[in-house]
Amino acid sequence: MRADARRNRARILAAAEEVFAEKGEGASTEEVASRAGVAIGTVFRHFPTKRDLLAAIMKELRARLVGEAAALAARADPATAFFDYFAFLVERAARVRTVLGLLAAEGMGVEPGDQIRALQQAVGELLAAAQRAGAVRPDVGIDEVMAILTAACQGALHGAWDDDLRRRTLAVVFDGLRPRP
Amino acid sequence: MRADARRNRARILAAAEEVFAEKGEGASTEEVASRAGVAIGTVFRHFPTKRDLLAAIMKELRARLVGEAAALAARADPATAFFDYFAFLVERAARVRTVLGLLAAEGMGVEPGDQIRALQQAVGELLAAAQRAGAVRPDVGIDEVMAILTAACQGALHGAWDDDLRRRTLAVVFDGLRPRP
Amino acid sequence: MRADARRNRARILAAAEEVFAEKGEGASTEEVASRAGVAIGTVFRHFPTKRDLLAAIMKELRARLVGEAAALAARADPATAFFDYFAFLVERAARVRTVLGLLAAEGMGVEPGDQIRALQQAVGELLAAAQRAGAVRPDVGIDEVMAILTAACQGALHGAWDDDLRRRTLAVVFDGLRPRP
Amino acid sequence: MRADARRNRARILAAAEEVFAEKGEGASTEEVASRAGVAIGTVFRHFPTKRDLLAAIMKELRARLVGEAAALAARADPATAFFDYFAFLVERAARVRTVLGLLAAEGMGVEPGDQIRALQQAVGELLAAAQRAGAVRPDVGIDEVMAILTAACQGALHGAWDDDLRRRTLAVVFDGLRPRP
DNA sequence: AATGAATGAGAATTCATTCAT
DNA sequence: TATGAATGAATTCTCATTCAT
Repeated sequence: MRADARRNRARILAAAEEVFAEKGEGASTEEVASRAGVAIGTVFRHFPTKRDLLAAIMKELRARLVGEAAALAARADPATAFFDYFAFLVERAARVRTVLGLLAAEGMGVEPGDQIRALQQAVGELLAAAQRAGAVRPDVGIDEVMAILTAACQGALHGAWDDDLRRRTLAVVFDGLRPRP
Repeated sequence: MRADARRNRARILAAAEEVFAEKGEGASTEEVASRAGVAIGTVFRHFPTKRDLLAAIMKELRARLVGEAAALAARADPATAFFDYFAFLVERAARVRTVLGLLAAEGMGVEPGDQIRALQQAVGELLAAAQRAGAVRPDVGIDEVMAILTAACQGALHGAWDDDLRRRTLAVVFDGLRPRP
Repeated sequence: MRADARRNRARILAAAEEVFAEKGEGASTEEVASRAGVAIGTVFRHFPTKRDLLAAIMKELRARLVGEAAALAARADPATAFFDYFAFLVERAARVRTVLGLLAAEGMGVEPGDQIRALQQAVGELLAAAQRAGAVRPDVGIDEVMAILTAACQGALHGAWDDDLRRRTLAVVFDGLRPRP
Repeated sequence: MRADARRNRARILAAAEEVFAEKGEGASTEEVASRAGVAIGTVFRHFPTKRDLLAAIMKELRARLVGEAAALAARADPATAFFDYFAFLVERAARVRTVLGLLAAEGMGVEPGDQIRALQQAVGELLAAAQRAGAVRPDVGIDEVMAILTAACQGALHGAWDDDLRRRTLAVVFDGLRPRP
C-alpha cells in the first residue's frame, strides 16, 4: 500500500472512531469521509461496506484494549489488576461508544463472536488470577463478569456518569464481586 | 376531543409501544400507523413529530412502572420489595426496549429529565424502606442504585441475557448492595 | 385508490414506458419520475423497486399485444393473420424496446416466464391456424417460430431497420416458413 | 511504443474481450484491468475512454472474423461456404457478446459504420459466390442478409438457444434464402 | 510508462413530514 | 378529523475518469 493510501486509511479510521463514538452506528459514511477530509469514494475503496468500516474500528480497538489487559497483567498485583481493568474499560466506554460494540451482541452492526472472545479471554485471565489471589469470590464465572462489565459500560456511556458517580457505582459492583468476609 | 379521536390516540400509543419495543426507535412511523390501523396522517395529527410520539409512550410506560412500584411497596416485605422491583425492571427491559428510554439519557430520542425523576422517586422509596429494614447497606445512594439499575437494564437488553445469566448476574449485583456482614 | 393517485400511477407508467422504450432498462428511475412530473418518492410508493416498475410495464404491454393477437385471430384470414402478427410485433419492437422484454430471456431485468408464455400461446394459436390453412409448413414448431420472431425483433430494434429493409427481411424469413411448393 | 507497452496493450485487449463477452458492456473497466494483470491507470493510458476500449476490441474481432470468411471462401464449396459462415457467426455470437457489437448499431456503445462494412463485404463475397453457384436465391441483397444474420446472432445470444434450437431455427432461415424450386 | 489511490457524480431506496382530498 | 398520496433530503454503494507517486 502506498504511503498516501496508508495515511488516508488511518485518517478514515480515526475519523470513523470519532464519528461513531459520538453518534453511534447510525452516523453516515459521508460524515466520516468529510471529517477525514477525503471523498466518499475513498472511504468505500478502503472499506467496501459500512459494516467493514465498523469492523475495522472494532479490530483496532480490541487490539488496543487487549494490549492494555496484557500490560496490566504483567506489571500489576493480581488482586487489583482485575478491578483496575474493569474500571478502565468502563471509563473508556463512557467516552467511546465503540467499546460497546466489542461487548454487546448488538450495536455497531458487527457480529461480535471473535471480537468478544479475545476480550473475554483477556478479562478471564485477569479474573482467574484475582480469584487465585483471593480478591474475587471463587463462585462467579466469566459469563456473569462479562455481563456485569458490559452493563456497566453501557450504563456509563448512555447514562453519562460523571467520575464520582462512576466511582461509587463501581464500588458497589466490586463489593458484590469480592468474597464475603 | 371527539370520542373517535381519543380512541385513535390510544390505539396509536399501543401500537407504537409494541413497535418500538420490538424494533427500537429506528422503526418507521408508517409501521406504527399500520399496526394501529390508522393512516399515517392520523399519527402526525396526534403527535406532530416522531419525538412527540416517543415521549408520549414514555409517559405511559412510566406511569405503569411507577404504579407497579407503589403496588409492591404496599403489599410486599420492604426487605425484598426493592430487590424484586429491581429484578422486575431488568426483566422487562430485556423484552421491552422502551423501558430504557425511561432510564437512560439516550435511547428513544427523548430527553429524560422528568421521565427519570418520577421513576427515581419510586425506586428511592423502595430503597429507603429496604435500608430501614437493614436489607440494603445504608451507604449507597439513589444515584448509584439508579446507575446500576440502568446499566443492568441495558445489559439485559443489548446483551440478550437468558434467564439463568440474568439471575446469576443480579445475584452478584445484589450482594454488592447488601450490608457487609 | 384515490383519483390523483390513479392519475399519477398512470402517468408514471406512461413515462416509464417511454423512457425504457427509448433507453432500455438502464434508464434511471429519477428520469422516469421527472418525465412523469412527480417526485422520486412517488415512483417508489407506486412501485417499490425498479424491477416492479419494469414488471408492471411488461404486464401492460403484454396484455395489449396479446389482445392484438386475439383481435387478429378473430377477424383475419388464418393464412395471413400469423404473418401479419409477426410483422406487427417486429415493427413495434423496432420502436419500443420493452417489447423485447416479453420475448427475450434477458433484457428489462424481469424474469420472463409467465410473460413469455402468454405471448407464446397467442403466437402458437395463430401459427396452428396458419398451418391448418396450409400457409405455414407443418414441420416447424412454436420454439423455432418464437426464436425467429425474437431474433427479428431484436434485429429490428438494435439494427434500426427502416421500413423497406424490414419488409425485405421478413419476406425472406416468411418464405422460409412457408411450405415448399 | 515500448515493448512492454505493446505487450500490455495486447493483454488488456484479450482481457477486455473475455470480460465483455461474459458480462456485456456493463462490466467494469476495473475488472478488465485486474483480469489483464495491470492497473486501472494502464488501461486508461492505452484507451482513454471505455468506448475506445470497446472500439478496439471490435476492430480486433472483426479482423479475425473477416479472416475466417476469407479462409472459408478459399477452401470450401461456394454453395455451402455462405451457409457455413452464417452458422459459424451465429454460433460464435451465442458465446461471445462482442460479436454483436460488430453487427448491431447498438450494443457495446460503439458506432459500427466502418466496423460493419468490412464484415459486410466479407459476407457479401460469400453470398455472391453462393448465388452464382445457385445455392442462394438471386433476389436477396446483402442488406437483408446482414439484417437476418444480425437478428439471428442477437437471438442466439439473448435467447440462449441450445444447439438443437439453433439448428432448427437456421434450417428455416436458410430455406428462406434458398431458391424456390 | 505504470501504478493504484482519489475523486465525485449518479443510482436505488427509505422515511419523516406535509397537504390535497 | 381522517386519509393516504406526495415530497424530497439523506443514505449506501458503484464506476468512469483523473492525478500524484
